[in-house]
Formats: sequence, C-alpha cells, structure tokens
Amino acid sequence: MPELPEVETTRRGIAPHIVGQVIDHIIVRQDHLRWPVPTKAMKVLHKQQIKSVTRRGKYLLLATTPGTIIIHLGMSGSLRILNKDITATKHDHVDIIFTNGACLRLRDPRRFGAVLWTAENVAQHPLLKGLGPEPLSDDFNEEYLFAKTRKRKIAIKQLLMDSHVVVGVGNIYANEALFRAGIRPGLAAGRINRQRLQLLTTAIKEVLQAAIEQGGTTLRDFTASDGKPGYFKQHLFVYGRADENCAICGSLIKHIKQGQRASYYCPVCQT
DNA sequence: AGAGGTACCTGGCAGC
DNA sequence: TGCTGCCAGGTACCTC
Repeated sequence: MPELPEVETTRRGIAPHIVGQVIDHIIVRQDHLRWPVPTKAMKVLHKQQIKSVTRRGKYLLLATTPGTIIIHLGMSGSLRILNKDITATKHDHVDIIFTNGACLRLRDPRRFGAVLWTAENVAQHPLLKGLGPEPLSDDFNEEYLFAKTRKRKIAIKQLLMDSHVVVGVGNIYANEALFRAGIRPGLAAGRINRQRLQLLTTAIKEVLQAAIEQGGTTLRDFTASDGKPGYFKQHLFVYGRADENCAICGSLIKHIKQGQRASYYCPVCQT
C-alpha cells in the first residue's frame, strides 16, 4: 500500500488523536509480522504517554519516555483510530489501547509490515541507521544524487527505490517522477548528466509533495486513518496505464519489468 | 562493492 | 463455480 505520501498521510491522520494520550495496554493478536512483534518488551509501555509521532522514510515512530515504537506498513498495512470496543477482524493484528478509550489498530493482510520497539536512540536502530536522506529535505539534491550515481550501472528507477540512496520513493512515485523528468526508467544511473539529475530531484520532490497534498494514492484499499481515500490516482501519468495514451504526446505507454517490479514509461517523452 | 535474485504473506483477478 | 497462476504499494538478505 504505502509509499512516503501514504505514510505521511497516515502520520498526520493519527497524530492528533494519540499525541499526549496515555497507553493503557497493547493487544497483539498476531505477532508473526515481518519480524516478531516484541510483545513482552512493550509491556513497559503501560501508562506511558505518546510524546510525538514522526516519520523516517516509511517508518512511523511513536516516541515515549522509555523508548520508541517503530511501525512499518509494508505492502498492505494501514492504521486506524477507532473506539476500543469495535470488534477486530481477520487481519487486525495489533491494537494500542489508550486510557481515553481510543484504539490505534494495525491491519495488515500480507503481514509484510512490522511493529518493533527500541529503548535506545531510534536513529541508531539497525533498520534506520543506514537510510538515505528524506526526499523532501534539502539534503536530497542534484549534487547528492550526482555523487551517488557516478559509475553506477544499475537502472535509475531501481536506484531511486533503494532506501539507502533516498527513502520513501516506491514503485508508483519512481515511475511518475521519471516521467516528469523525461528519463527512461531503464537508463543506467551513472550515464545521466547533472542537468537531468537536477530535473529528476525536482520531479521527485514535486510528485511526493503533490501526493501528500492529495492524501496519497488509493489503488486498491488504501484509506487514510479517517477512512477517506487518497485522491492522487487521478494525477498518475504512467503508473498502471499500460497501453493508454500519454497525456502529453499521445503515444502508447509502455510496460516493462525491472527487477521483478512493473515499470511504465512513455517511449517518446522519456529518453 | 555492486548487481541480481529470493523470500516473506494474503487477496483479487483473469483465464480456463 | 472452482481451480490455477499471476499480480500487488516493500525491503532485508543471500549469492555471484
């Protein structure tokens, strides 16, 4: 489900409901997610207050005094704020119940997501330590991407989806950003000149920012934490549009596979 | 070091 | 209707 805009939409949706709230208890119905849910370790969270809800890449970080809850939504995860008495269904794996009766519920049919816990500095957690810069920050710029791509033979699209290069750019937005920048997804990263990388960094920032403003992209069942769908789908130029006409030049959008993932591009607009 | 493939898991859909 | 095969928004980890 979620790339950076969807995770950010989720963060903005849940934060007002849980920041300042006090955890009563946590229910783990299914601890077999991507990694085992540390049910025992999280017992220290009893009566602890949520201090903040932040995001690093696609990881959501719920800070408390004793440590940080790390949540990743994987491919199919979503978080909702509900009344604790609403019955859980099949894929509702974890509930964080607050003393005011609210419940933060993680639903994740494919179980590629994760709920983890660290009592240490969360930035030093093994999963977060090696992550690349935030795409919307000033640290992610043409200078940086130029340095990161030199001598790299990997296709630019696959490089963009590497979280050690830049976080938060998944399949949808990698395709869309490359379209906006006029760059073919299969082009070797190291062969792209500085000027085109400038266009690309700008395109990535613009497409992510626009998607956040639209509440994310709803493809199958993504809804924000308030249950509303994202509206960015109507702004997708290439993703999922194989054999449709390019909105700019009318050519048929091509569909290829790169590293087991679907790529879409306009053979005329992208070179 | 970098590139490429595999694994984890369920649900939805097309095709037969 | 039911079966099979394929596809899906992610990413750590393995091998070459």
